[in-house]
Amino acid sequence: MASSSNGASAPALAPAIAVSTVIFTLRTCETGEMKLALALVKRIRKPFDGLWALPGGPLNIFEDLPTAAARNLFETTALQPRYLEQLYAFGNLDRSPGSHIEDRVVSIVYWALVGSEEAAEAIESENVSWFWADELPTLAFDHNLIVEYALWRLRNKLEYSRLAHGFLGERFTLAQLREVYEAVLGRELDPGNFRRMVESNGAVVATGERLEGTKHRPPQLYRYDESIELADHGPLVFQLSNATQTGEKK
Amino acid sequence: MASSSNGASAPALAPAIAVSTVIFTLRTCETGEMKLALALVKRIRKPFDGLWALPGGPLNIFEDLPTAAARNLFETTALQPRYLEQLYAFGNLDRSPGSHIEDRVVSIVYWALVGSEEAAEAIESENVSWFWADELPTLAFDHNLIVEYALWRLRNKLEYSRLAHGFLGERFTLAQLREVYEAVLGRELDPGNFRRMVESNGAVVATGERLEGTKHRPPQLYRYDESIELADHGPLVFQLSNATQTGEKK
DNA sequence: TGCTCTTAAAGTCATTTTGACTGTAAGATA
DNA sequence: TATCTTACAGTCAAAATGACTTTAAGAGCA
Repeated sequence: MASSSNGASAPALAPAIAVSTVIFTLRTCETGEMKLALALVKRIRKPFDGLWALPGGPLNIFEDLPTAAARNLFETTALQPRYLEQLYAFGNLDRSPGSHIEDRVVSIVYWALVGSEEAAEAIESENVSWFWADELPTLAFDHNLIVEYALWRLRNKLEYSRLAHGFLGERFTLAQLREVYEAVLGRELDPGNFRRMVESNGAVVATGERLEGTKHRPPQLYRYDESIELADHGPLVFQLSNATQTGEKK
Repeated sequence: MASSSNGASAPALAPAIAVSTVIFTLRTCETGEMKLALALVKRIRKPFDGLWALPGGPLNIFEDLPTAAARNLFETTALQPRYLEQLYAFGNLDRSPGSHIEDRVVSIVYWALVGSEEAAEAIESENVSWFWADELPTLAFDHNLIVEYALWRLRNKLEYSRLAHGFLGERFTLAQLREVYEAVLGRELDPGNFRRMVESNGAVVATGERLEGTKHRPPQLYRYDESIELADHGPLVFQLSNATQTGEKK
């Protein structure tokens, strides 16, 4: 960027840019509990043909990075992300073994959360499928490493932000919220302490309504305080929220 | 990445990739206290000509991302980074106002720490200079935002990692370590509590030696426990440590 | 109506962590 | 020897945390 390359006569050999997305959701597994899942696509081309991979594609010259991520999220799952954040740029020379250097691709990877309800109706085909985050097959390229890193970021961020909102609907009970935390963190949490934690940080407010029709004491319905950001991005908030809006067509 | 572009006949219009680096160090200011500083270069070309900017340049096709970052760090300051980490990929369409879309550049930005002692002898010229992190001029492109984000990440990470090591020599006193923390965080810390914090997390060990020649009680010299990583990158540790080594020519 | 089952929601308690502060030790300097 | 400065150790109360108990409020059923 310090030197933009116009005026440079020769079309110099340059790495290409691709954007990929790790798409997370929560799904109910056989045993009835929520588990973290992610969307993968089956490759139908030369490098790693037949293996599963993260959805992605080349970055269009007129397309913002988060827009590209939201677009390929939509193209693979027909969903809009509830949350979208840049993960990392992967550019190692050896990430596509056997390829020529001229075909080098730097992948800018995003990670996204989609709501459980929406995800249940997301398209699924022979070439697009959900996988449990803890039971992944061997993926194409360095995608196993990428997913591992995305999981690490998700788990870390959950602890000090409102990320769980990305999985839930507008209104939810504390038990549902806790279930999200338990699914992502992979361990059980004490209901009492969880309530205290959630109430003290103030990001969640009681609506006064209760969830009726349960076969036990009806729980309070809560909602997130909209005035509080979904996650702390420091000075990048505008850029990111802008991006998410671009992805959402509502 | 899902589709590598060889075989695609037309040399499609694609964004270029640049790598830039936010280079931090600590310097002693007029009042004698340590302050955070960063290295900037003056632009001598069309967009934003004359303004200060982050050092950076186009990504070479045969060059790893961190290698490119370490290289342009070396080219501007003649220094090796003590610490080098990817910050973010900036790719907004409007980050170089007035430029044509064909000249679009996506910048993958790294941030680096260099030791105070080395930085003192770093090259400085009419076009390369150190600036106090809290007194920056208006920078080219979106570089003010980038620096702000880098500062935010540095301050956040300091609290739960060994980052201060990046500024210090092999051996140091707890007062020096605390001074680094105070400079980065921009506030004073209680010496007693700081000692307790540092000793309890175990990343720092006493050497038994003492710093002689002070005009008061000689303080213990400490060193970092080498078996503990400089910072927690989750699953990316190998990639990153690999990268830093590539940058260091020792 | 009264009993039981289940989960919501509030409360208890001991341990750990944190911030503010005090006291003592060990050198240099006058 | 007195004093100054900083290293380093210790105290204490408030806050946070983890494990646990108690009570409330519904549904279902005899």
